[in-house]
Amino acid sequence: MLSAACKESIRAMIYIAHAGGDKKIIPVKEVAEKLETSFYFLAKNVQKLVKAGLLFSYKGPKGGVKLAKSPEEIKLIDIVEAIDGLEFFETCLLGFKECSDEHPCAIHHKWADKRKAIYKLFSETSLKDVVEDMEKNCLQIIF
Amino acid sequence: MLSAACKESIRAMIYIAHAGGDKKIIPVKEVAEKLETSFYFLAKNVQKLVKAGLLFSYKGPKGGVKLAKSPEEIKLIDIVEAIDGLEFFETCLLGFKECSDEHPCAIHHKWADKRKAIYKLFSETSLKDVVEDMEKNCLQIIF
DNA sequence: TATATTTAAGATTAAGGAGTCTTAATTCTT
DNA sequence: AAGAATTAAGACTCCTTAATCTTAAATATA
Ligand code: SF4
Ligand code: SF4
Repeated sequence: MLSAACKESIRAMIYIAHAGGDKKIIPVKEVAEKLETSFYFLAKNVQKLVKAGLLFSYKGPKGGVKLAKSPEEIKLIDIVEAIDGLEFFETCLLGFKECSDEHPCAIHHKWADKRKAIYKLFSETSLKDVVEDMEKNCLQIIF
Repeated sequence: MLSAACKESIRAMIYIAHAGGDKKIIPVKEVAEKLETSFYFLAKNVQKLVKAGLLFSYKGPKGGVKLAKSPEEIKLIDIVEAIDGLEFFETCLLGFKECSDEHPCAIHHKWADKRKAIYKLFSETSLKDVVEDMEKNCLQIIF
């Protein structure tokens, strides 16, 4: 459902929120090392997050990125939208061309319910929620 | 969430169930024409459905495919499993490596709920359900 | 039996996304 | 001012999946 780039971006945002919040500047290189991933690939996705207004970036020595808003203002859906887009929440499950709410198939309404529930979950869950929870429960696993 | 091949396979199964059920043999060529899709691509996926035991196939003139079971016995999840596999229902949403039910992150349990609900929907919805509903509501759109 | 029709299977090509690299721009430090 | 560090941007390669083609196998029909 979420692309590899999107999952990694979420993990990156979690790390940035954890390590720097919207105060401290964190170099992308540090994030890549902590997440044990490719700097190049991560940097590409971070650029998108900057363009989407979720991160501020700073060049030069002591440069890096930090959250553009407070952790509770950044919802998971914002990251998903920036990297993967919202197509998942908008397209027909079965791929018919001209179906719509007016001509629903057997699965349409039920599927729409599930999709909405997921959208709601992503819209209601903030970086703060995730970070706080992970700091309690499973931080050592990731960082 | 579902690959293009999977969506098309579901549409194909709907057509086969509608036009032939588990009685009449339908040529794949006819299915491709009705769905306005590539015969080659569809034939590839149909092969998987045959191997998965969802379709019987018959070579030669008057050959084609028909459902291997009654429409109510074939669930959408069977088609998804045959084409895309069940990875979607088994993997971590955020892509962490070593997380588990024992070390759940903030979103784990909520996400697991949503995923289970979708799995349930796919497991409970049979081809018969979809076909009957579409025959009532929006058949003209597809066939 | 010969021919036409249809699926099976594998090879091939095309497209898109994942992942990497190179160069440019910016800015801190000396 | 010079050099080092860091992100920005675009080009590039690689891999997976989508899509197509070719040949083989099976079978109905004449
Ligand atoms: S009614 Fe069914 S086929 Fe039509 S758009 Fe909704 S899910 Fe898709
Ligand atoms: S706890 Fe969170 S990070 Fe861990 S497997 Fe579940 S969803 Fe993924």
